[in-house]
Amino acid sequence: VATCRGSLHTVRCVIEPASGVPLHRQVAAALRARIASGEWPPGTKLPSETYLRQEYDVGRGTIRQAIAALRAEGLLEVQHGFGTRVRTPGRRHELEGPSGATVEVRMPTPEERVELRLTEGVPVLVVTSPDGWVDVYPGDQYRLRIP
Amino acid sequence: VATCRGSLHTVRCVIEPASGVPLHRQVAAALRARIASGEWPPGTKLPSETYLRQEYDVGRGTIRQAIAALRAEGLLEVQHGFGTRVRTPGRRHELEGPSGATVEVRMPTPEERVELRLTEGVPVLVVTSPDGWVDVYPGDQYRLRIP
DNA sequence: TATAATTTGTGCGTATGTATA
DNA sequence: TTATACATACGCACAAATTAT
Repeated sequence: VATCRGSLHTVRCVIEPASGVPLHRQVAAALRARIASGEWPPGTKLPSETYLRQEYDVGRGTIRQAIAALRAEGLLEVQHGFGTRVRTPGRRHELEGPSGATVEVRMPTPEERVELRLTEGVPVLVVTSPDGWVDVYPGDQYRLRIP
Repeated sequence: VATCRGSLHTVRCVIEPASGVPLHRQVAAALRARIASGEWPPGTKLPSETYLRQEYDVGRGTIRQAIAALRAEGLLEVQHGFGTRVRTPGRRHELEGPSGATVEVRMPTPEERVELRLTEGVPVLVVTSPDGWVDVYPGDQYRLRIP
């Protein structure tokens, strides 16, 4: 049983190996809670994998699995050689929906991820105009307004 | 160098350890190509991890990393003791955008994933009406029509 | 500029558990 | 029940990017 104290918030981080719940899910839930509670506000750099590994007393792979889950949710951002940060919600530009257009959502292809500089866990907005023109927008930077 | 032949298509699946490109990315690209080429149409069950491990001559973890990437893209669907299938694009219901509403996109929370029965790699449509009411839709089953 | 320390990425191995057929 | 297939969890070693010295 570990108690994780922030400057303002205290979150109980209990990892119970015998509970039947996979360890990496318990760790993911714990990290998610520490983010949601405000202990780690957007932009905060998380402790290193090595530190977290010791804090929760699990293998490094388990920590990485937990972090991978939160990356896929768009909660965390990882930079090689630097560390892991809580993702800051970007400003959403208003997007005026072209009349008669259809809007779909999906995850980007690897090419789109490079082109639009998308981090993990960020979907795309696909706007198809009546004339057949297709526009793809980063899902974390745009908000669509219905006229 | 391995040549992968389907009934109609032939895709060259070259995994080059010394190329500098991570193995799991090369495998992911190879699998993606076999899906895109039509060798594995939607609904097709992929060979087992053990089989793929031998075909590409890599560790099982490498195969799992590659498959995880394609799951995050919404291309593959995995069922625990059964196998891995190419995801079938669901029928998209037309959704009439409420006038004055705003639409945002993001990945679902774990709770939403359970509630909406979402598989990995499926984002959600968040529709906020002018009166403040918020609706969340599975991103793979809906298409928004702009009036 | 160069070196070292830190941190994440890659890749493999093993063992065991759980779901499905 | 048995066999197959994916899931979990640990360990190790080395590579690559970043930061600090």
